[in-house]
Amino acid sequence: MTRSKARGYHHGDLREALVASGRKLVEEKGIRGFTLRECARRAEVSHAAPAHHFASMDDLLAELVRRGFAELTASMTTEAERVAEDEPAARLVGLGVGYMAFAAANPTLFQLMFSREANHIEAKAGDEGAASLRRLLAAVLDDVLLEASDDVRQQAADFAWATMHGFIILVLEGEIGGRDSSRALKARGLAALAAMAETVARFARP
Amino acid sequence: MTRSKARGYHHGDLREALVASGRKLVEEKGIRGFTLRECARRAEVSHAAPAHHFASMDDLLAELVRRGFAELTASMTTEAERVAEDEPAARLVGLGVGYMAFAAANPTLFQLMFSREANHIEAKAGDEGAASLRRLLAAVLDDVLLEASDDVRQQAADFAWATMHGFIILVLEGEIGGRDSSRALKARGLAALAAMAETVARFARP
DNA sequence: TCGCAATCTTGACGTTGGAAAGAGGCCAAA
DNA sequence: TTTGGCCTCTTTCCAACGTCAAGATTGCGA
Repeated sequence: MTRSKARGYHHGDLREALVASGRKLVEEKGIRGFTLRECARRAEVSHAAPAHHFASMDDLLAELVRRGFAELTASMTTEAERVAEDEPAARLVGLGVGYMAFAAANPTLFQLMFSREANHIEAKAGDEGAASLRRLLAAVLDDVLLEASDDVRQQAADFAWATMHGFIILVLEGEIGGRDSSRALKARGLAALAAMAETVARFARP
Repeated sequence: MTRSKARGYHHGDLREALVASGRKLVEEKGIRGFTLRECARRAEVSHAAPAHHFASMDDLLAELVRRGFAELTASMTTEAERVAEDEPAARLVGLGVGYMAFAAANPTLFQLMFSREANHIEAKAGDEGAASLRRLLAAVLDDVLLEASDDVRQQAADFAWATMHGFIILVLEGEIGGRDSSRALKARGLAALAAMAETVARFARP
């Protein structure tokens, strides 16, 4: 789709171009620095062109969030599937690795996905994505917990999600491992995930 | 300080008034909806008046973050001190309760304190606050871990902070306990904190 | 081939953060 | 007490923003 300089009046695939430039822009300028006009500029299009593809700026951000959740769950699935089926605890750790890998690769988008703004703005945008993430987590947890009560299942899910989310957020924020090497940071992350998985496993046999 | 309508050309304590209205505004409108001019409006002052007290909008936000961290650690300390000295694990849970209580009472400010924007914008603003929070956590953890290696101490601190942070963030985001009652939510939070404290205690004896 | 609807541009409006310049008031030095 | 200086606040202006309305251009189906 390498549009050369010679494009006509019509862009061809402006919607995708806006999503692409928007995604870069979010990471470059941050959530508050994000600008619809700059997005249009990078797609080499007038400032009002986006209106025909996204009703508002929040609409574009909502699309970014939607795709972010899809990629996040994909990343989790990929990592979990590198582990044998009969090692459920390790699969749980894999889920966490995929979670953190996506967040580390897309720090600002990740924050946007879980930001208070997003929740209000996109209404149902992130909800579907979050729901499928929840299902994925529940499925893997099922193999760890076997026959546990619903209460325990819920507690385990809360705990697992909270640990992996909290850890990577604090890392992205510089609160954890401020000047650690990338290697050392990964080790710290794995340690946290291992402790989490062990605790979850303990939920199964009280 | 109840300024009546009859104030002269000078405000008297504009700085504090801006901090106060700014804080309300953040919670009302969210981070992206925050506006310096609206802040000034609420302090009944012209839109350029804030410039003499805060170099920029980010400067005002930085001050909000600074005070937020002070209050956060205060809330944690208060809750921890309700627990007897000789129950270190319970004190750790108390820390988490204080943490979550502040976050629940100031959801948007809390997000701002840990937002990617904040980190870049305020540079050192949140750093001091975060450092004292880290010290507080380390002190309480010391009583749980007794003579553990520095590595274990670090892992325990990572884990404890990650769990309480992740849980409350996911709650504020509606990802955990979307339609639970406040009571039920607190129970889920306490369960997560208890699991965290137990895990940390296990760090002490491997 | 023609006409229409979708796409894109241009221009405008109200709002924002910030800079510049002037008005007003407080306080310390004389 | 007067006066000068400095801090505070206001007014005015600017570029940039999101959004809306109108017009230009184009591709596509009838």
